[in-house]
Amino acid sequence: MAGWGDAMGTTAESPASEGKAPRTARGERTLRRILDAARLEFGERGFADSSVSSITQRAEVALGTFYTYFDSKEALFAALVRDMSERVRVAVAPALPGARDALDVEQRALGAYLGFVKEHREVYRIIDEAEFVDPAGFRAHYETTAGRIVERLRSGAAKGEIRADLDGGDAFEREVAAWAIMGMNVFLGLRFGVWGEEDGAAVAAAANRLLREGLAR
Amino acid sequence: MAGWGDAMGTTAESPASEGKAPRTARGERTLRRILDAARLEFGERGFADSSVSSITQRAEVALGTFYTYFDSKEALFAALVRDMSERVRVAVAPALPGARDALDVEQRALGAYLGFVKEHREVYRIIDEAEFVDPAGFRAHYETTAGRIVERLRSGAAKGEIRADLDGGDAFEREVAAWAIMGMNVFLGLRFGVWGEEDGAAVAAAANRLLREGLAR
DNA sequence: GTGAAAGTTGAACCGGGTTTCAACTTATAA
DNA sequence: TTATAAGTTGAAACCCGGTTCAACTTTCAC
Repeated sequence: MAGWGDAMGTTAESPASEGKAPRTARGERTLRRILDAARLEFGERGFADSSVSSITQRAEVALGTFYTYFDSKEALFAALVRDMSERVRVAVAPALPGARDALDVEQRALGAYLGFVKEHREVYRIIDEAEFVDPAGFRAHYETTAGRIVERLRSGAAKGEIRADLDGGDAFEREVAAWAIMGMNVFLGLRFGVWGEEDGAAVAAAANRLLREGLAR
Repeated sequence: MAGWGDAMGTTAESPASEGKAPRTARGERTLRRILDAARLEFGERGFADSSVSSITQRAEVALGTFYTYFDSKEALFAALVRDMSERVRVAVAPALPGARDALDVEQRALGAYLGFVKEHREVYRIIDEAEFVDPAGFRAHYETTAGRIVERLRSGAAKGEIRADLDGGDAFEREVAAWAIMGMNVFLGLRFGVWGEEDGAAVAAAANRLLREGLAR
């Protein structure tokens, strides 16, 4: 369920539009029903084919209620993107502790991500569509995700577990590697999580061989 | 300009909707103006915020003319996706011959792709948005692109230039590697081509080190 | 040169979805 | 208990852009 009120990480503010946060337990419930309905609706039909009216029907609230919590359909989508971004983080993070080394961290991250995508294709779709509906949210999601990978690379290199040139002051090399890894993960998620039904662990293992040793013979 | 009447590769049919191909030189010109205007319009404003009317204004033809060549706004977008997919191929292909080895092929491919993206952000955008506007076209684009990479890996492995396990009957390993490479390229294109202004060659070189030797120290 | 086919035009039709709002109900605090 | 704030309702106003079409112009084969 991943409540937005949990500790640290990102903002703990309500997903509602500015100045429209619920002030009551009832309001809180209603807001959540709208968000849940919207996640399913946007995931199934995409932004354009989803209507505020169908979302409120699904949430079993009146059309007008929607505007108590959101300024517009776009604002709802943007709120959802923030929420989904956080869900991905929460789904992947717990899989990392206990890894043998920095490369194993990456394998676990990909494995967990693939499992999550398979279970929640809507989330994948919503984040992808954010590129057009909520560009700022889209960019924020990928920049913070890349930031986390950069941090993992730095710490792995510091421990001598991966190439030393990723440790020093060469931020560029790290940035490229992080975005490469992220792109790899996202596309494998599309191909083997959203479209295919292949075993996520096998995909993660194959990808990790690539990441570990490269392609050279 | 990459005409669609050129030899081999994909279908040589006109981008117009079924049964609406121009039969005259004049018609051909008009169709092309609409396609060019649409490419810019969709690239700048995205599908939802582009209107048929603004596209025809930009193309300097009447609104109704549009429907001589396309069944709908969606059909135009789909035609454009096929066209853009082909443009990417045509932009990258000529950079590959002359490479030292299979890894160098990949570096050149990425370098050329980054250069192209920087010059034509609209194309990147249109293909990305196809995930929602023309899912079949989107999928076709990435599956054929992945297919090309798979083929390069196979031939490189056969020549002994890259890991032998990518040569044999293990299609799965190849498929994963191809999608990983493609995802890497696309995301580097987004980060360093669409958003950033970094030198494409430097990015391609850094990414190629990753691909060649991996991350292990 | 001429007539049929191809292409062009833009006003008007049309439907659907977002957003507003004033009346109404429920919760809360004094 | 009661007054005030919070929340809910759904009909209707509002907006906008996709699509149609009948009249008109240009092209081209003969």
